[in-house]
Amino acid sequence: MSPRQPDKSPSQVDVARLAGVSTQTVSRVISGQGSVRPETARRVMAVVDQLGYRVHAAAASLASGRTRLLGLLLVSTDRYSSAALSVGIERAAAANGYTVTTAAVADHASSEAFLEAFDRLERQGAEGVVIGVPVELDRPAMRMRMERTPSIRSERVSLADDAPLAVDQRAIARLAVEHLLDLGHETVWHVSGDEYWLESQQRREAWEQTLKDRGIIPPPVIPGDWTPESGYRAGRTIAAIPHATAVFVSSDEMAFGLIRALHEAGRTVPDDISVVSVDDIALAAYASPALTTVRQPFEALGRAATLRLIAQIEGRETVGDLPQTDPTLVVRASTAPPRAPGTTT
Amino acid sequence: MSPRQPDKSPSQVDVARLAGVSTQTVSRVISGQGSVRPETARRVMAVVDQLGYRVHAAAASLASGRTRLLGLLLVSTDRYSSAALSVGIERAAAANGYTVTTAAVADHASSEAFLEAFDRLERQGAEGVVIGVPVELDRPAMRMRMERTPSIRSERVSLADDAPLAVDQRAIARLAVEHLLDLGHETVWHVSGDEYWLESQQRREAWEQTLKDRGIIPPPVIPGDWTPESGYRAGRTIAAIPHATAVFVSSDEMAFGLIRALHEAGRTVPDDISVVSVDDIALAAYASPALTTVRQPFEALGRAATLRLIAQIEGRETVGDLPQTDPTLVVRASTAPPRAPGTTT
DNA sequence: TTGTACGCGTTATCAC
DNA sequence: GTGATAACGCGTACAA
Repeated sequence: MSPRQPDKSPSQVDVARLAGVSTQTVSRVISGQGSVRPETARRVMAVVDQLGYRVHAAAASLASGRTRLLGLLLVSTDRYSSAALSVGIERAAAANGYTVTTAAVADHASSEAFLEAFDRLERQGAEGVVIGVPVELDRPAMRMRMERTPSIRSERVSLADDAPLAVDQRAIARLAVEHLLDLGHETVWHVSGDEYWLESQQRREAWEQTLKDRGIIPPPVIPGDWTPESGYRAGRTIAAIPHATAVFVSSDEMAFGLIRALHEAGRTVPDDISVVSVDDIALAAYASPALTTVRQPFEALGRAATLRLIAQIEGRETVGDLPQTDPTLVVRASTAPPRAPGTTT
Repeated sequence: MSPRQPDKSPSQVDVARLAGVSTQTVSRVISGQGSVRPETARRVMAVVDQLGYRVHAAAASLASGRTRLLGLLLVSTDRYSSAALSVGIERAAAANGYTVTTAAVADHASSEAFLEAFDRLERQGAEGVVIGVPVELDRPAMRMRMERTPSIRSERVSLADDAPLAVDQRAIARLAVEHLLDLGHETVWHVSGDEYWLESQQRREAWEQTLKDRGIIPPPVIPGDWTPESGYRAGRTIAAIPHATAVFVSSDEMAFGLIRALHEAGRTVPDDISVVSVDDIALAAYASPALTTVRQPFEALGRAATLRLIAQIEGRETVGDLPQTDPTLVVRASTAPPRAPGTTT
């Protein structure tokens, strides 16, 4: 019918020709950079709409050197934390005109897999990378990449530039342990998350430290792996410890399993044993009993990480207000004072 | 120190010069296409490593016309389903040499927002799009886009090309309702998901149809919105209906809220009321009682959708075996025969 | 087996 | 305010 090229999408040249202007003018109209007479602009836009023209991102970025692309390095998992984090990252990126591309590595992947995923992102032209995986920062290969491509660790966001590593994780453990101690419990047991994750290690350390600070010798760690199943196994272990009255579990999901095991063993929560977990997933309030937990503001974390990253890319100080990312203790029904407060078992 | 250009990343030209070959040879070595003398290849690779050269994706795709980029259109939510779906998509894409870029729209976004997000993906050069949002397929604007860019709806995957829309969703409802009916319940109440989602509507319709097929007049739908809170509200409603003995809830998360409300009202599950939900999230087995639920194989769904999409892009019949994506009923402890089977209330 | 020339669609530079 | 023209870095076609 129409003598237009059958398949290819229209280019700037097509628009320019049809509008009777140069491609440069089209470019100016599209980007809004440089001045164009309003009437010319209108004419160009009319042709743009008519042809359904859209800029070719690859060509634009080749010419300009910019991609406005952010990489997200993620462990491929359906855990709540990853999903919530992604949401925040996506939002902040889109709000600032950036797009996000994801490189996922398998759970428990090797450092080499991280590096390879990082390379994929760089090759795609990512101008910055949000790292949502537990990489070892001291590997030279990682250091090198992070030096040439702006990167930020999602769990490491903080308002101060010189903030110590992973403030949040330590705060989480402290909040949980102190709540339990303040309730009158003599000590607090700990069910850790998967050791593969830095968060897990950091919470364990902070749990230990908080106990020591109060002059309490930490009991042995009961290992978990984030899953409810591992929480259940840990629950059976704890049920067999008669003098245990308080537990700090590193995730809500594990808490569900833990409490189930405890109840099956005839130990009620919180009457016999108090439980504090971490995350505050949507279901935390609907556990039986409702979970006392330390909320992690994942979405805010993702937003904050992204905003800082963009600021870094653009050489700016900040981009808008950084959202609040402090963990907060949400007290519900899974914690209570011990039966015989202050009494030695 | 070294007289190399200070900042810019090395290009094919740099490699070619240093290796004493043409850029074409470098290209051949990198891509593995065309034959190169092994010795030459080694020499080139040595320079590549030395310089840390990596292909510039934008330039390559501009020249070749291919991006090997897949778009993912997603509702930005931390719901389990989205996360699990993404995992499957990511995996299948990576396994076939594709990368994934995400465009998220807000929950309850307008059709215009979908279109706009779709455009973003096209502009970025996505060769295909996995649609993980409840778009209206009959909008001309959507049709047009799906025609020019291969697209697949994640919940619509099936092995047969001519499969009717959303087989899976209807199967889910049927599985749930028939299980309850076969147990001896006289009718089945339904707590729906957010009407914004097609899945929700489709399950409701299939629930209705299944009842009608058995000669039962469907009771009014109790509306939910996927959240545990809405499940809780629905539970209060149902608790007030004395003759209700069986409920089909459209998500596990709502089931948690529902059961909590039921228990608070003095109605036990499954003795007084049986509950079947949908998803089989990790916590389903750790609800009290453990949830009887229809498992949705999200990751497999994501993988299947992606494999089909890639096949479509490459004009092939298939790419490897499509994973099984049928929903399956997982019977646990939240369902039982009614107290007085066969008796009219 | 290897090299040369060109074009991909856009932006940047510098005239006009 | 607008238009030529030259990059951007790579792949393709074709020649050697």
